[in-house]
Amino acid sequence: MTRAGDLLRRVPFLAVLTVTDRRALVSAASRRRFGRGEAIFHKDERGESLFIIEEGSVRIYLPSPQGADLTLAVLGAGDFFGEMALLDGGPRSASATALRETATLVLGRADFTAVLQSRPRSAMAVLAAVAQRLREADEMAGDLAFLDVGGRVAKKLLELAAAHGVQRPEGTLLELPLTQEGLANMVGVTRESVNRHLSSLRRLGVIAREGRRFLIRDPDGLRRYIRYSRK
Amino acid sequence: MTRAGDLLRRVPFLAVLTVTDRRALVSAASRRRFGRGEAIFHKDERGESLFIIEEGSVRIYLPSPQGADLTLAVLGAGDFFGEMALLDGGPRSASATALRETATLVLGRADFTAVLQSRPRSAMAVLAAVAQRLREADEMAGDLAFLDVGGRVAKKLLELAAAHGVQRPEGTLLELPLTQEGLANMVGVTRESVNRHLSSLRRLGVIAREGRRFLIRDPDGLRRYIRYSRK
DNA sequence: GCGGCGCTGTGATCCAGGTCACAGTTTCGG
DNA sequence: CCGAAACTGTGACCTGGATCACAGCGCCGC
Repeated sequence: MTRAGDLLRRVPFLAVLTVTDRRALVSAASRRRFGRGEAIFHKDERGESLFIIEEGSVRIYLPSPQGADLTLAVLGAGDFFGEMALLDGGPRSASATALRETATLVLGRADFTAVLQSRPRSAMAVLAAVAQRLREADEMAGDLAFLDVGGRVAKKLLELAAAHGVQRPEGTLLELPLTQEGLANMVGVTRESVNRHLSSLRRLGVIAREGRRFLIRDPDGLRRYIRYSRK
Repeated sequence: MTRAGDLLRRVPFLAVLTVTDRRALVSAASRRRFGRGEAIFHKDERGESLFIIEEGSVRIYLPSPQGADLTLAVLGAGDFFGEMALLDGGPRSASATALRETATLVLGRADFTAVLQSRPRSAMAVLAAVAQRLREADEMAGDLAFLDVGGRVAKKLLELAAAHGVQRPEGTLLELPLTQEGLANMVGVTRESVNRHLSSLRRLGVIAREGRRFLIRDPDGLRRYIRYSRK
């Protein structure tokens, strides 16, 4: 368990504050815990708070009217979310649920806005973070438009490897345990399709299963599997 | 032709500045004109400038390796673009070309950053704009994942109507002349598919062609045409 | 005012991937 | 340690949309 101060120094827009400012902000904030699978907020609700993850992990997703939804991001300790509704005044643009027991620091609109207004560097850091997310969202749209299912699966595995991979002699092991359903929701396809492509990749010797996690034996194999087949 | 000052007051992050600040910024900026079809910048280039459209219109898009690309936005007078590379320091995340003769005001990184740092309200306005764009990008990803081609076409027509529609006794006329190819690039499908759905909508009496523009006779018909068929 | 080029409209074909339906296999709570 | 519930793996089938291939049409430039 990290001391709160240490963790907060890893949050970009808080890192640029002085220790005093940061302490003041933390004491203005409240704390909330969420159990595994618990909803944090739903798309289209009004939102008045920003969440900073102290411990745990959170899935941000667009619910589909037809059930299966699209996962936009999986966030962990040090990440923040829920800022959009605060920044542009709109409703929640996506839903958020805790993937496991999760502790958050909750900042109200007024406190958040106050920091941004009075600490330019903090505002710049948030700006950079939001720009980064916009970049990723655009890329996701591009992938949905240009890549076939196999390509999207392969690309997502590479991304996950970059984000949560651990080097092993036999290859890169994806820390986070991930079901095929979960992966399907990340690339916007059915579980069955994901399964078929994973099987095919396994047959090629590119990946392997290690309990509930993936082992990537041959990243280049994955890269080659990304075909811009569509249009 | 609008006076430059008037126009700039319509740019959110400049609107909050004092007249003096705004003048200073304008004199720091340079001007560039682009001809119809001319490229403004390409995805993956390094980018050091922000563009503000004084007159004309600009298409922002993701080029596809296979030719057909995905249009992310069509911007007009008073809109700005190219800010992302400045905010997060990454390369251009998309390409931009002028759709017709276009005049822009170009702001370098240093000047832009300086305003943001010294004018909190300006930074907040940019933050709101970027958040808004992120919202739209996420929605686009959702549409690509959840809607079939017909639904995407219908939804896009409604959006265009909201943005560029003019009320007429017979319905809403879309100002901007738009080819089927153009529409296809906005929804990430082939021109032929768009054609078939437009034909079908025309047969239903929901839309009609008026030269090179669309007339929307029955917006509710369009809304009903949006089926969350996929997953 | 006419020739051509860029649009529109549509048919024929094909196949990736969705849907449905199970059977086998892990995993985890009690 | 056992049974239910959740996950994985695959076959059969069907369909939306991509692809290819033209035939009109109309607008624009010379």
